[in-house]
Amino acid sequence: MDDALDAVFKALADPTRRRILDLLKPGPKTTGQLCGAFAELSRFAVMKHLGILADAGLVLVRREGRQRFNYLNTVPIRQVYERWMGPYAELWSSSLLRLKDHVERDLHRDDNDGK
Amino acid sequence: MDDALDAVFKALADPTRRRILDLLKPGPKTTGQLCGAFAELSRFAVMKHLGILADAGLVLVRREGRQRFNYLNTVPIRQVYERWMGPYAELWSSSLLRLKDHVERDLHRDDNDGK
DNA sequence: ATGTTATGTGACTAAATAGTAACATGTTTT
DNA sequence: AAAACATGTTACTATTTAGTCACATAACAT
Repeated sequence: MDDALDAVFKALADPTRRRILDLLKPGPKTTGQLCGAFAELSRFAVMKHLGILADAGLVLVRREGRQRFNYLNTVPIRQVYERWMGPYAELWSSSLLRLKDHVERDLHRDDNDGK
Repeated sequence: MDDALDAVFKALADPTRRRILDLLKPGPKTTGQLCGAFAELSRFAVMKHLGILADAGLVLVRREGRQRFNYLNTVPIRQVYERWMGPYAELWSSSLLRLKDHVERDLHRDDNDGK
């Protein structure tokens, strides 16, 4: 279960790949167009990132003639949220309480333990 | 902006670190208790993971005597959702449409291009 | 004081990852 | 057919990351 999401987490861990996803937000782009947006990277570095994104299901590919159109697929992002982050969302309020508790205990520690 | 979230994405990319966060959900644990939960890893491997989680702000530390209590802090997770995933959430429906479009175009391609 | 327990550090190894360069394939255009 | 173009592949290098081992520090109990 978490295994399927692992590839998504790993794919999202790289800033270049997140930038690629941002570029695909408005609509699909060819591999060449994407490479043009990354002057600092070699064409193949971009292609490898695209491969990782495609393996994670974040990018879908449609080939048309000699061009390859890369589509953003947000479904895996949604799954990461629903299956993994959602359960943490339930803790958002209690986490703030814990943080408050954490700080208060430290203050208390300072009172007793001045040094 | 994205820079601050980068450490969080990177920290979440590792399955062991996600497991540590899961273990901290019910409440804080000492470093030793966490190490006990990872029989397959050395104590120090766990400590390094804790260090990365702490650097990302996902784990807060309170020292008490010779023990160190590790607290889950879900705020960075929330920030990742709000600042990064949220904007993608707006595309969830249109992404499905795009996927539908993607499939239909491929079917159409097969019709014309039977090969 | 001294032994035990809990955590922190320094130096190193092994594997995964990001990257480049050079070459290969396949498609349109002429 | 041949030039031009877009993408794919093979082989290699460098950097980062995950990991271990051995040692150091710090706190509590006797």
